[in-house]
Amino acid sequence: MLYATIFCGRLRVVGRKRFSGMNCGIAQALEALGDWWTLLIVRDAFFGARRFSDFERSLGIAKNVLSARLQHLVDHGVFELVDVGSDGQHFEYHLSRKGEALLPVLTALRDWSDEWVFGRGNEPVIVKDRRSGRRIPRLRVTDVEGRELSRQDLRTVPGPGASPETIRRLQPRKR
Amino acid sequence: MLYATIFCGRLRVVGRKRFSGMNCGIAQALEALGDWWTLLIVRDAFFGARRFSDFERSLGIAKNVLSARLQHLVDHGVFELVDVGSDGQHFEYHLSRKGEALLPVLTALRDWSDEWVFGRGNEPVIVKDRRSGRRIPRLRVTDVEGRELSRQDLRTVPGPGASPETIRRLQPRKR
DNA sequence: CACTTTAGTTGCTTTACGCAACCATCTTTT
DNA sequence: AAAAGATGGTTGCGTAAAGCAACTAAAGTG
Repeated sequence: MLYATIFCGRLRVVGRKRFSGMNCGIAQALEALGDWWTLLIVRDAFFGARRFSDFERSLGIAKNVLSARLQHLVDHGVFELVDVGSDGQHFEYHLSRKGEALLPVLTALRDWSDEWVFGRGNEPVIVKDRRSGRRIPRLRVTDVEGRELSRQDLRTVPGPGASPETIRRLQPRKR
Repeated sequence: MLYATIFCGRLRVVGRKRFSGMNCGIAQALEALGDWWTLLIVRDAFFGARRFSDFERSLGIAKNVLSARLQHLVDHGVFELVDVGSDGQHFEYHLSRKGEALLPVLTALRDWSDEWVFGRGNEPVIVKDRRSGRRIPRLRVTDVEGRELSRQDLRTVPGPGASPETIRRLQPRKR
């Protein structure tokens, strides 16, 4: 979604830049999810919201913004618009498999603020395994043996889909 | 950061709502990180960026916006402003422990778009364990025994810091 | 002492967001 | 059958945020 106008004979991108062209997974995720209310809408879908009015009530979001966000998420395949016309409702917004795959993203965000914003013992919500009733462990970045890793333990290298730009940027630096 | 004005005798909130008051970990994480460029700035910090110009060059972000975002992140304790005056530089923006704790968030976002945007085999960047040189496994939401869980396996309940609002919202529903 | 680099600030324009009003369709009530 | 309500939006308007370019202040460089 790049907004462009012709200006003095050259193509000029005006207004808000989008991340569409960036050769980076985080930027691409933000292209789909980075807008204002988007992740909260997805969160509510995980909690069971499906209809326009579910999201509206729960979030207190303006209708036009909600409409645009839902459309954006449908366009990006996070939601599927499901026709449930029989009982009077026309459509519901259901999480797709792509949308359900966002569970680790939401969990990581909640883990982070549980620890660093609210602090242990002040969590507003707790997520449990329905089967055992026990709290799920926080997400951990680990090596293949399951040892937790931190930033210093990692090395980022170009992958098969790397652009020349990305390869250049990932050259080892002096620092 | 709620902007308010007195309007016709009542308090009216104008402009963009913020998530400050929401009793939800995801909303609180977005309050700190949800602004436009914020997570990309953090990403670059993980890649080694420290100085104003590092971020500027890497992102192509407007200076005033970068300035505001860095200030916001310092205010929220994600970055620490470090005086490194000896070699001519005045300040650098270093990730705090709170900032380094965002590693799972960035990893979850990258995992997601590696799988659902680029697709396996087209990843632009790959993150490896520096010690073994092997790729780190993707993040998984699991039970205490390590079995992977999906949305249906989870139950969300009010925690010790739940507001009445939150408790009401997490009542079991009919669906 | 001029020139460059760094790290911003200021001013202006464009876009996004919040709010309220309106609307079309369907269902429920009278 | 007509009126009223619920649902799921769209349209129009005002304000705040984001983008761009120009400027600046301080420090380092030749």
